[in-house]
Amino acid sequence: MKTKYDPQTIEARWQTHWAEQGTFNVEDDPSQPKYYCLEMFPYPSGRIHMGHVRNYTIGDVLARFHRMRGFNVLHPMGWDAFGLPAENTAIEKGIHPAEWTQANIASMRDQLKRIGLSYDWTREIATCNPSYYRWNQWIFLKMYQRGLAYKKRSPVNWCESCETVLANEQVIDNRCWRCDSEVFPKEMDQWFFKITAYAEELLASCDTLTGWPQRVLSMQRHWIGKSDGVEVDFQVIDSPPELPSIRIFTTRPDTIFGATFMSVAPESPAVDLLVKGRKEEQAVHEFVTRISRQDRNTRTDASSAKEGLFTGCYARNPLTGDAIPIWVANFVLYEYGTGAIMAVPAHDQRDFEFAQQYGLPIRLVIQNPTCTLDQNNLNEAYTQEDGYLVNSDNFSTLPIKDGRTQIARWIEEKQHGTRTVHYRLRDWGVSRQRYWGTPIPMIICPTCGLVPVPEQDLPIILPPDVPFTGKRGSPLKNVAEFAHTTCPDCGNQATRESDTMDTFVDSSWYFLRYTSPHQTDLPIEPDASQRWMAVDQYIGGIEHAVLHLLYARFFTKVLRDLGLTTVSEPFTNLLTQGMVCKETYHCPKHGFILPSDATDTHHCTHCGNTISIGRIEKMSKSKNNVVDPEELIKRYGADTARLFSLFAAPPEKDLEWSDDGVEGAARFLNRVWRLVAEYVEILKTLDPSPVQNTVTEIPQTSRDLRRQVHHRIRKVTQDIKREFQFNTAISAIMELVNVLYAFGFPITDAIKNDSKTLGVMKEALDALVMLLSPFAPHIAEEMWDALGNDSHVLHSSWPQHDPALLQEEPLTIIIQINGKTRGKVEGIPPDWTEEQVVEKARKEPKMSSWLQGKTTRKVIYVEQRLVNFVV
RNA sequence: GCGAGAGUGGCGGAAUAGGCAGACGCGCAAGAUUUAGGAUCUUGUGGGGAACCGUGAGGGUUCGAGUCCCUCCUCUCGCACCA
Repeated sequence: MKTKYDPQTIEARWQTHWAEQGTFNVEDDPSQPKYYCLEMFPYPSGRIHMGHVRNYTIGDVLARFHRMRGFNVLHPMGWDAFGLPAENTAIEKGIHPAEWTQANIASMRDQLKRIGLSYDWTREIATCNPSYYRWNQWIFLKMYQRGLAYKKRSPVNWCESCETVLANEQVIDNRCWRCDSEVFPKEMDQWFFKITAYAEELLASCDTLTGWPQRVLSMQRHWIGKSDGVEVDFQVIDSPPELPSIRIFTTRPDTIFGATFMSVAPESPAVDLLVKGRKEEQAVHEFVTRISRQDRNTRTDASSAKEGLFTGCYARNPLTGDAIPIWVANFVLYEYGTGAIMAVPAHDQRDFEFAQQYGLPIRLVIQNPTCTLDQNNLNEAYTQEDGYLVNSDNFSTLPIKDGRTQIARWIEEKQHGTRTVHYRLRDWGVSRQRYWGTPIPMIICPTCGLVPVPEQDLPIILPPDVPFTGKRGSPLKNVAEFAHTTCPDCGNQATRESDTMDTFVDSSWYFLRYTSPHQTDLPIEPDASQRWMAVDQYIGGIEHAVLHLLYARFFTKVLRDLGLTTVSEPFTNLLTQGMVCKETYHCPKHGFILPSDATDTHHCTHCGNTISIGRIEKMSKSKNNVVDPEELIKRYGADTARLFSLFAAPPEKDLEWSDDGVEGAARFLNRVWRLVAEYVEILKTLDPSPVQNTVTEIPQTSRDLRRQVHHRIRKVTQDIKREFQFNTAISAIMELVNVLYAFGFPITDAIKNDSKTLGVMKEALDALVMLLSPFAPHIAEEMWDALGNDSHVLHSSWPQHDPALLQEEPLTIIIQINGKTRGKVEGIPPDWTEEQVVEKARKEPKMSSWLQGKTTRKVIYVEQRLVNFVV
């Protein structure tokens, strides 16, 4: 073993070795419990960033840890390889998306291998390969058969100048990100997945996801947005024949007696019918046009002003029988509920503001039991759930809850409406008018209509020769040999669907594909998914808290119903890791600048202006605060990069980058290396006595050392298992190294000549290397080898602490007076009784000044911890 | 506005179940080694002269509170007119 730690050589050696031996390839071994460890697969942008390093290192620690603990570990990696950047590159640089993507995958795969991640690369998948996306098509057809995929007209973001559809994130301030022209909503035929059919199950089974962070679950629940309520018809007075009544949705049937007007969404077709031929017609039309021109963000901003206009029509409140005016209001959403509401100004803040603004009546129907409200003198709507009904006919005096159920029942009995559940969740629009995605396997036949592609004709492969212009809509539409086909039903000329699928489809089931990545007659081999699913630990960014995770849950349930898996939820445990952040340097003239462009005195090297050291922000190119993993690894090695990113913060919290901290991690590995190197030679020549059989015969100091070692074994094991506290696990390893240095570095003659102590030291060093190995695997393998052990450290068994040894640990007992710490007694044998300990504490010299001349009223003894004298 | 989370040394962060606040690391200081620097090793490092005081602020429960309860402040994230 060399005296100098040389990470580059070591890491190259072990990475080659691992690759040659196929060390991480997993064979299904039913004799072991399975552990499926998965990190969110990356988009192959070409280069990895520190966020990837952090994400994948966290997963790698868990994978390696579980392997050593005797689990059969599945730890795969792949590529989320479809998507816009490849197509944009094709438009801008003329490189084919496939070529660009494959090149990026190749270089990123190399980078990942350079981190020493324990992936089974034989299971690698790339979603842009037909062998993968054909199964997107297969699943699509199954969903179509079951009515879970359907086509309907729906608005998209349309850029007139580029003649193309834009994703939401490509619309900046209502303008096209590439050509800066205005973006309009355009109605187009689009494919949807009926995720709403699973809304109730997706919501209900949130309760079963006990291994998920609460905030992710609450975001999911909110996104699904279930509300229980009632749909009620309000008869229109002197109605046009097409519109006898207006249906509203409310979650507060208990307040219907307080409905003093109605509000309809400007987009609602009811508006036209109401105002037709009235004197209000023109003004209302102008109002509607003006509102519909506003972009969605301004429109739905809660702080923007409420506006409305009277339609001239009245409806009858079914409970009071009163005629109430019908208004058009900008804040009523056409997409939600029925696009019309009853307005209860006394008990809804929005309606209250609206009523005040336009002088509409306010009628109190819920009374606050603790502080009587006066309907002529309200400052705001009373919306609390605590109260009883008033001014509500027979229902008056009922508590809110009872009023709600009784009025709802009454409405159903009198056939004024029905109890209904509404969800905020919309069906999932999967159509993309793009090239680089999965072609939707449908055919549009002039005589038969929409016809699914027969299963045996799959996959529908993307045509390779396509002009990429960024204009004239989907590129696939313009490829004649792709678009023109024959109808499978009638054999006549037909057109192929040119939409491709949203890339979220790809990532909604890839974790299932990993269980049988080479299966050719089904997307998933049911036995393999039975063996490996669900994912025991899923790790990724919080940015996917809603969409990806919701879609993946939805797909799992659909595939379950297709008989391809038996699990209902894909991810048992979810860890959302924090962002990697770094301080920013901001020059008033040059904006965010690189740290290297700032002088020591915080001046800009370009213009001399004083630089403000900005906030700690997520690493991004635009902030000029990124650290390139490749450079980091070149300089310090992968083990240091891994160790630092695990040590600097617990996984779920943001990690603040620190160059000094990286230096510290490197220093620590050097320190371990020197320690092991010091002992390797002597251990080779002297053949130390095995420690297990000599426990009682070893010297006290060695015995103490063993206890320290076993103490850390327990700590590290607990920290990894419980809550992924890698930072504290590493600090325990650091403590262990400090203990070993204090004990025997540099090595003394006394140690050298005592084979029993050397045996203890060997045990300690082996344990140290094993404990370190999930975090810094290359250096661990190298040292494991040098210490003369067989096989790999990865194939060794994770060390177990000896509980008997820890029980011998002498105790330190804290002495308190009236609850304040005033002293301590050390070295108390763990088997002492309460009397012995209290007596010893009382006699402690420092305590006499506290206890003298005072009566001890009470003594509180906490076993193994403290004695508290209450005087 | 609503929801979730967080406020601990100069810094990143520790503190099972209410029981030594500040583990570990960074930074800093001193010493050793060295021709010197770097590297390394050792020691010290919350504040205060001290008794003592210290976990965002104030109150409470308790023998004892960073931890539990109440009120408030600040920050971060998510949602944002969802009837």
